[in-house]
Amino acid sequence: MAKKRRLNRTAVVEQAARMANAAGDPDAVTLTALAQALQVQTPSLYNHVAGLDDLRHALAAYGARQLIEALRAVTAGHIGRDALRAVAMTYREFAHQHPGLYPLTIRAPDLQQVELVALAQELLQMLLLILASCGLQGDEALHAVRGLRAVLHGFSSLEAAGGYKMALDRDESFDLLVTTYLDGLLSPE
Amino acid sequence: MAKKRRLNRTAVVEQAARMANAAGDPDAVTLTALAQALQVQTPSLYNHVAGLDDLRHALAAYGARQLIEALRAVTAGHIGRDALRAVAMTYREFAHQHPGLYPLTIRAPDLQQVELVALAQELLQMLLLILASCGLQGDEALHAVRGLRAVLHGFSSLEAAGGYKMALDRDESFDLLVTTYLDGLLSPE
DNA sequence: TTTATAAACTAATTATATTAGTTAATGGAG
DNA sequence: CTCCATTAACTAATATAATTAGTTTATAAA
Repeated sequence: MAKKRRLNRTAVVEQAARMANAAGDPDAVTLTALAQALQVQTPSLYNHVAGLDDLRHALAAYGARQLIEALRAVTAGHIGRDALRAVAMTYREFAHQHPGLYPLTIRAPDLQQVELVALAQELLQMLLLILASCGLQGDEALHAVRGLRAVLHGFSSLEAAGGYKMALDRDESFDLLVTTYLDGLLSPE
Repeated sequence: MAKKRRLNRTAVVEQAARMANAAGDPDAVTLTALAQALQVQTPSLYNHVAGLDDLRHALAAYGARQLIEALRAVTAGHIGRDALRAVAMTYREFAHQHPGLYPLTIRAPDLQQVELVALAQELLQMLLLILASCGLQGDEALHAVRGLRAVLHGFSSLEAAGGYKMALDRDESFDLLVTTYLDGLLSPE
């Protein structure tokens, strides 16, 4: 019988990501379905992930890495308000395009999970750098990071949850929200 | 043996709400645990709810009703910016105090669920009324409702998810966010 | 070529939701 | 007051999931 070694952690996580995104919900990934898709018996997955929780942590890290990469790419060479607008557009786009991964990127980064904590730090540093280019520092900048994340996550997650069903342009709603917030944040006073 | 009729749908939903809030997570409610708490065999619950999905819908409605009531109470007699600030504070407070119910209030209001759709409408109307008292109408007001919900939900859910772990006053972060957004929204230009 | 390791397997356990079918308490109709 | 229909409890059984234990075998390194 075929007992070829074919799988590895990355392949497992990537297939899980595909399934999560296809379903639009991270909780739609079951080990049973995942094993089927990988043509393997369910318990065999335990050779690559420590269980469902571990798989979710891996997916969260996988998503966070992709998000950070996307943000890095799109903000490279931009500063100030421009950079913040680019962050906003890309953040929302990521949530759209990875509906199965996105929700995992905001779940409490379990302090035991070193990788997740590191990724959270990385994102924070990136945003602080951009805010510094807008003239914001110290606590003011930290409050701004919280506010910005609230705005971006709030809109993206409500949109993903199927809110905003009215016949009203969502792009315009988002643009207006971001503009309004940035106006308030960057207004010289 | 004792087959006393004791339960009804309300009692089941209320106990489920208590358990969800205690656990801080709606998904922590299992029919098994719920039945145990109510001193009944699990299948007996099916006399009062049609299953786990139905229970969740009922919990969502229960939570939405409480949220709307709280908002109504706190905005009564207020208009304009005052009313919006009251909405903001109360919304966040609700998310804090009902961590098991709150997440259900934003899940896509299944269009089949008449009650949930009605409650969503009710909340929308309330906010539109307040925004009208700020001079916002039509599409402008609708965009503002979306923005406001994004801000409030974004902050509340990130906070509930355990983000915002830094040593930085969260009340101040929230106040600043709301102020910034309202400044942008209500600035006469 | 041998052997240790890693990755697959089968089998079994636990937890959960759900359905089917049975029994009995309760409240209203006569 | 008695009967009976309804409702709410029950028991038993099934399906799906995650997980653990223990076994087998392909593969790669010594």
